Amino acid sequence: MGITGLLPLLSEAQRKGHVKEFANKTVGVDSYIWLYKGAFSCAVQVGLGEPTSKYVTFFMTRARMLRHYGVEPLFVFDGGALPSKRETELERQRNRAERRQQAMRLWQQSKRKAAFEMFQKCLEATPQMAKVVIEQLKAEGFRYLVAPFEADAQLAYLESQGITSASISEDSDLVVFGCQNIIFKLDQYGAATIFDRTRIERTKAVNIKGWTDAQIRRMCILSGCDYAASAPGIGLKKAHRYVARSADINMAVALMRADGVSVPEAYEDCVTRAELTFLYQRVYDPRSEMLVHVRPLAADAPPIDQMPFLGESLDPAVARDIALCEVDPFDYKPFDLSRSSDSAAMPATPAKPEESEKQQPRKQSAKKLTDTRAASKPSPARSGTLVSFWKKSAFATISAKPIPPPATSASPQASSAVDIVAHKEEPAEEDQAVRVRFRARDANSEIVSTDQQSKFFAKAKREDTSPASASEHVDVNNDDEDSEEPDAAQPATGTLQTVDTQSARPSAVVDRLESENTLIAESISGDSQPEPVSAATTQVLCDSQLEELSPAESEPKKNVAALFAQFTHKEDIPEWMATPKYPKGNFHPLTRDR
DNA sequence: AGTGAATACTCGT
DNA sequence: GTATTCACT
Repeated sequence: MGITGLLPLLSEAQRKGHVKEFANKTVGVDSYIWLYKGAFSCAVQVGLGEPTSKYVTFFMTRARMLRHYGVEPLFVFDGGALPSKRETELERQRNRAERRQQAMRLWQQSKRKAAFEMFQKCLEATPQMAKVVIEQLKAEGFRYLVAPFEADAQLAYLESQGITSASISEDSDLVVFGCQNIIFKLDQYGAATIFDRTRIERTKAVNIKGWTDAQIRRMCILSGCDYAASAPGIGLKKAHRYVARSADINMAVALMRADGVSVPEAYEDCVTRAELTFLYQRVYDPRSEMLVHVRPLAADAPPIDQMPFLGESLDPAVARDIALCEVDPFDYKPFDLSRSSDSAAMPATPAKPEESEKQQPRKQSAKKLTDTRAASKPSPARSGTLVSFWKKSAFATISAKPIPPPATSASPQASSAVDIVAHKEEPAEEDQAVRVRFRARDANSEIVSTDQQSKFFAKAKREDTSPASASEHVDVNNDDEDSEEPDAAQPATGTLQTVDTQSARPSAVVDRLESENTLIAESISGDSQPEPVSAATTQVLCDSQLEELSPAESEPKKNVAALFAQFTHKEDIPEWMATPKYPKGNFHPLTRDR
C-alpha cells in the first residue's frame, strides 16, 4: 500500500517531466504495474486461463516507447513474498480465488459484463505472466531482473549502485527505501511526474529542513507502512511531530505513549523490524550474481539470524535462477507454460523466440543483465499513422497570462469549418495556465465523441521551474527528431508548456474546464464522417480572429491554431505508438494454481 | 486540521 | 498500487 499521503506531502519535490530527460541512461522499471494494467483489458482471458497476448502487447509497447526516447530500461519484477508478509499474502490469494469463482459463475451465466468487471477485480500479476513477458523482452534485447523479494528494494539497490539512474514506479515506498530519482505516473507518451530527492527539503506541508533519510523513514513508518500499521490516529503529520522531537524511533513511540496515544503492545519491536526491513532487505546484485542487502549492514545492526524478516539467504544458484526467471520465485521450480488448457491452439511460429532463448546457455542470458550497451541504442524512429484521433478529445495546456474579459463567445460564422470558442479564466494560481480541448463534431453539431482525456499533449513540454520563464516553445511532433532541447526553429506559434498544476488533480481540472475554463477549440466537420479539417483552414480562421484580440488573448489562441494544425493532419507518429499486435493465442496467462 | 474508511481507477473501444 | 471524497475526532 505504500505510504498513504506521502506523495502529496512531498509535492514540492516533484515536477512534471518526461522520460526523455533520462535519455542515454539506464532506468529501472517497477514492472508489476505494467503487467497489471496490461492485463486489465484482457481480464477475462487471464481469469479463465485462455491464451491472450494483449498484456504482452501493452507491456512491449511501453518498453519500446522508452527505447524510442533513448532510455534504456532495466525491467525489475517482483519475486517471492517476505516471510512477514506471507500470511497476508495467502489471505489475499484466498479472497481472489473466491472472487474468481464468482466471476466464473457470472461468465457461465453469460453475464459477460458483470463477469468482466469481476475478473478485473480479482486480477493479479502472476509470475507466469512475468515469465511470458520476460521471454518477449529477451527476444527484443531488453534487460530484466526478477528481485528475490520486493521490486521496491531491488530498484533502490540498483540506483544506489549506479546501475540505474532512476526508477519508474507508482509506489511511494521507493522514497522510504532512499531512491533519489523516481518517475511516477508515467503515461504511454512518456510524460511523468518526477521526484527528485535533492528537492525534498522544499516540502511545505511539514518542515523537514535538515532532516536525515533516517528521520524521514521513521516518519513514514510511524504513519503506517507495509511492514507496520500505524497507531490509531497517527498519520504523516503527527508522526512528523514525534520524530522531530526524538533521537530514535523508540523515543518517538515513548512520546506517543506519554501523549495517551493507544499504542499496541510491543509496538517498538514492530516499528524496529520495519526500520530494519527498509534498511537491509535482501536484494540481488547482478554483478556478483549473489544476494546482498539493500545497503551494507551497519555495525550496530542486530545479528543476521535475528532478522528473518529481511528474506531468506538463498543459495546463489537459486538466487540467480530466480533473477533470470528460470524458476518461479515462490516455489523455485521451473515454469511450465505448456500446461495451459489449450496449448494445442498455440501457434508454432511465435513461440520460437521463447524456445531458442531457452536453449541458450545461462551465461548468455546473464550477460544481457550486465552488458549495458547491448540493447541501449534506440531504435530508429519510423513513422506510423495516427489513427482514431477524432474519436478522442485532446487536452493541452498552454501558458498564458490571465485572459481579460470579455471572453469571445461563439464565432458568428457557425457554418464554418472550425468554430473556436473562448472562455475567460479566473486567475487561480500564481502560475496561470490554460487548458485547451478539441472536439470533433458532425454536421448536426452533435458531439461525435465526448471521451474525456487524451494525453496527446502531455508530451508537449517539460516544465520550467522558474515562473518567469515558464513558457517555452512546443515541439508537438518532435519525437522523431532529436529533441533534447527546445526547438528554436519552431515557428513562432506562441508558447506552450505542460502546466505545473500544483492543484493538479486531473479530474478537478477537467471539471473546471467544463464550467468556466479558458479556451475550447471545437472542430465542426461538414461530413457526417468525422474528417480532419485542413490545417490551412484552421490557420486562416484563427488568424482572422486573432486580429481582434489583445496580445494576451491572441497568444494562447495562436497556440490553439498551431496545435490544432498539427493534429488535423494525419500525423506521423513513432513506431512504438502504432501498437504492433502479437499473434493471437500466442501466450498463456496462467493464473497461479493452488 | 488530520486521520481513516469507502470508493473509483488502472485498458481500450 | 494510486487518487479522491467524506465523515469523524
